[in-house]
Amino acid sequence: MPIQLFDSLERRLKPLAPSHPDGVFRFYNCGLTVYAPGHIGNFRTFVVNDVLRRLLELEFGKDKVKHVRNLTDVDDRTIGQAKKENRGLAEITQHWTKIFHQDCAALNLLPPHAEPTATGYIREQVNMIECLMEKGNAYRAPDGSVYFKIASFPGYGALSRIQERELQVTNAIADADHKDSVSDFALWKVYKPEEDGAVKWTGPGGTGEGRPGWHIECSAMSKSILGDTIDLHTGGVDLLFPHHENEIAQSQCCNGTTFARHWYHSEHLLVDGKKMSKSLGNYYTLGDLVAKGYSPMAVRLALLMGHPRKQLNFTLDSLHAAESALANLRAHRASLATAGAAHEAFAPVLAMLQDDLNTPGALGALFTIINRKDGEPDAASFDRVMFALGLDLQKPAAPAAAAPGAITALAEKRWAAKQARDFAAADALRKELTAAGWAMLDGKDGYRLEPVMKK
RNA sequence: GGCGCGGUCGCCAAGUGGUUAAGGCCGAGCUCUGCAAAAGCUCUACCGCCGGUUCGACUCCGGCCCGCGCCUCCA
Repeated sequence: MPIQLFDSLERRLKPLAPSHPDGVFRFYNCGLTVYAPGHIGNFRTFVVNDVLRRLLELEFGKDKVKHVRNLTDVDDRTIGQAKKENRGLAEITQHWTKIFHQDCAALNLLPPHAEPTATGYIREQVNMIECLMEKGNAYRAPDGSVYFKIASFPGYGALSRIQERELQVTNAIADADHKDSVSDFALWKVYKPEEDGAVKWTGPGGTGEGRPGWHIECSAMSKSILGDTIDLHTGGVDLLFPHHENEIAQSQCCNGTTFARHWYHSEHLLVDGKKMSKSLGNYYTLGDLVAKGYSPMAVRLALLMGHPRKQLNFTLDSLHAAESALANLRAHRASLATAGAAHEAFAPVLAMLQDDLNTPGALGALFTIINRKDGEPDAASFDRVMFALGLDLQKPAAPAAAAPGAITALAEKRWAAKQARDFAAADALRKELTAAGWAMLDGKDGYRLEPVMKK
């Protein structure tokens, strides 16, 4: 069964298939701007794309998928952050790239086959801008910046179905005086010493120094690494407009052919019913959650508990639920013989994923099959499903927090009382521990202490 | 104002024009266990409101209420 995925442009489910003769599926996923740690909303998108990547590998073969995910390392925010910290741009972006890679590894994201950066493709971006200027799709404004002329591309707005006149005019006025139309967007931004510091490159012919606008990087990197036409382009819904709309305009005007055959956008993550914001106190990075005692694998599972094309309300409760569910999966895996019969016991789970990436449906099917205790255990099929979901059951659960000395002492005392069969004393001590927020779990030859997880 | 999405069990969340509306978490009862935990068994919804279409709608259509997102550099 082919993978069916919703196409944001045509607004319907379409099967996914490679279009190039080499049979390699070309997949571009808009990545992170590296000026701060990624938040879990960013990671929702990347986890969803990772499941997609894994499904594509299962469908077409490991070497028949080319996955590109870029890093935006020059824009207003990265430059702003560097300036704020009085450090070099590269220093800032390399630091956050390193953190991003650590987070990705913790979440078990397969590394993309290429991870281009905007600064690594300046030449390609400049070439593309020159191409657009030559073709009459871009113009140099009086201030030296270069803008894309939206009026020159009749197809503009097809993806977002937004008309120029529908745009709320309030905040589009910023540098309108330089543009032919308020809706035109920057391809090349002229150098401004007071803002840009040392950040500048030689611009397209006939213009001065400066830096690329945001949108052109994806068009240029996609073209350079994957070719003029790619099979799938993805990102969060917020990129649909203007970013992806602008990419289509740039790429199709320059290349004269279809840019992406399929567009896919994952919805936003909400936290406690609202978009994350630091002022609401509902803004989480992976590090924040790990510090609270949750495991990255549980975060991954929690991010998969909602349909990717629906807003997902993330709460600490849901994360707690994921942690428990993960423990059940580990227990189930341990109960399976290593070499299971190959009868595809878990095939319905993959079928759910292949049907528009229905991750919650897949998880439902997974647990339904686990709960139904008839049928032969099938470790191979189970493992294939875990691979598709990217759930690494080998990764440790959240590390138990170390108990304070006073707690340890109480526990020792209780263990001794228990060994002496003084159950009254033992029970009293258990109560004390519970009151202090610690659960004492007795084993055959010893005990474990666990903090009682508070909601 | 424009565009789009959603309101299903305490929480999270699938799903279908018509047998018992998945699943996870939490909770409750029972079994087991000195106690607790783990494990096992069992239990918990008529699908925002009002109309319409239909033999039949939670599922289709219309209206309303509520929530959320995007509208030039936010995944």
